[in-house]
Amino acid sequence: MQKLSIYNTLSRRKEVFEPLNPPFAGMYVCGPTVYGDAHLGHARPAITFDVVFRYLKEMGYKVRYVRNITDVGHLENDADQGEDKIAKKARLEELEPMEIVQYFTDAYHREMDKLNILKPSIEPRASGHIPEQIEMVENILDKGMAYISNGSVYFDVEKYNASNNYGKLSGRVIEDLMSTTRELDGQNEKRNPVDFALWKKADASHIMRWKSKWSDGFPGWHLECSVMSTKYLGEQFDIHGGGMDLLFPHHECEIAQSKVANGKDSVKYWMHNNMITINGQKMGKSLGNFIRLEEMFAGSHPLLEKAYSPVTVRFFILQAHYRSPLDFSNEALQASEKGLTRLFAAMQTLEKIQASETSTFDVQKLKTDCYEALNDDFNTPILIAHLFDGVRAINQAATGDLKLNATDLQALKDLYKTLVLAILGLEIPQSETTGTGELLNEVVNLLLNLRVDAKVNKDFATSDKIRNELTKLGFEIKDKKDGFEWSLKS
RNA sequence: GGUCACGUGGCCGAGCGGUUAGGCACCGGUCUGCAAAACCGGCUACAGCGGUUCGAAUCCGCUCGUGACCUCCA
Repeated sequence: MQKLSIYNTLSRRKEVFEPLNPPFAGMYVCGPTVYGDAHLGHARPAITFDVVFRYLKEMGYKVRYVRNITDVGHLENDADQGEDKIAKKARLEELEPMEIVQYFTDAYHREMDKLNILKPSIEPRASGHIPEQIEMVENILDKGMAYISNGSVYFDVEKYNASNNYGKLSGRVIEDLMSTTRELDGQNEKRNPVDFALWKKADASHIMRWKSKWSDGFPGWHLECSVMSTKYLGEQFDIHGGGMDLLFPHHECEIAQSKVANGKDSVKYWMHNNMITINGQKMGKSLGNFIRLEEMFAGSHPLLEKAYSPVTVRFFILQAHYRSPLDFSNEALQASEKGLTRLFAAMQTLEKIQASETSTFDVQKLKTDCYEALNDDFNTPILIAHLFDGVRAINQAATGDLKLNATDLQALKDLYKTLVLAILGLEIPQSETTGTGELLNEVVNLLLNLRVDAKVNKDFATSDKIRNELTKLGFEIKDKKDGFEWSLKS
């Protein structure tokens, strides 16, 4: 089987994945800033890297997956000066900042669980790593790559760039950055507008603050990721992921900080997922198209025609490649929902197929195709396309138009279990006939048996009536040669 | 304004120089008392204009459109 290749943003090409210390693999992904509800934008990176995590484990690597919770500050870019998102929310709601953080962290976890996203190995919080962050600031100051200004500490980008390449990840050129920066009035603490904060002095109104030798303040946003990735994955690790919106400045700054602090480049493969749009528009609070995951699953947003289950959302996201933009619309979601139902139905059919003496279908070819897709930079849409080729084969096998011997049948079952359940993380909803109660089963069976009798007597008026009424109630009735099948639709 | 992506059939979405993507929808057909499901078949596109090439959705240029970022610390 050929090797896994990953598109590395750093080199802008696909590279064969070779971990630094096999069989171990380290992965760090930028998690949410917990100052608001989990929304659609959170789902994409979570699902993208969940599949990476699952596949690496499936390949046999011992993976440590670190995804942080940003619970320290970060100024609003468009709101009141000097106020950060969490502090502002806390003041408005008259709560402790950590109450806000706890509330939204719990909410985030709840939605991630619904999406069947595996928990990371470690989920560190920025607020729990203040001493380490202060240490890294000192380290960078000692190396002469930062300076103190009015109680804040800034990274000296120009100096760093003299011996390093600042902008190598995002493709920016420092001269351009300096020349395109707008003229800003206000605090001119920085030597150069391209410099970024490592430690920021808190003003009087700032309620999230920690003591340091420079000032009472808080760490610069970019710092937490450098610190926590180093702490839990080492000075060098394999994969760093996040959304494309984080490419610049966040990840660029991380590279610079870590390089200075650790004396070497810390990340081998940089992965970035693309963004989500809603009906072709970017998602934004002011545009009225900001959909929270809770609303998505309940169908309670005005733009939604119906509720979409978490597994549908997950499948929908996986039907596009993670590096392509993805547009959410009712039409597209419903198409995915139907396709997914068909996929799951085939998997249930697969369990009932009887083995033949011979095979007329190449299961190994299907398997190879599937893994080739996965190995080609996690190309889940291609993988899913192959899975649908298999669906056709399964259905043909069920009707006897295609044959599978015992070995191939088992191989096919294993393949779908591994790919669909373990790697793509798609869970078959348990609504079916099970879990609805024994009594209900018996009542429905009774009605359908009466219907069979009516059909035998050619009393089609009665048989149609039973079926139509049940359909109205949300049941799906399928006649079989030797009886019937029914299910309760969600 | 700058940098970087992207623009594919009714809708979504793969593709990265030559071969059917796939899903959904739609139209025929098989099966069925009629349905549903399933299967078979059909519809077969690549924003526009140039260029490179024996050959381009795929490479290059321009135009138009969309998106991300451009540090008053997401």
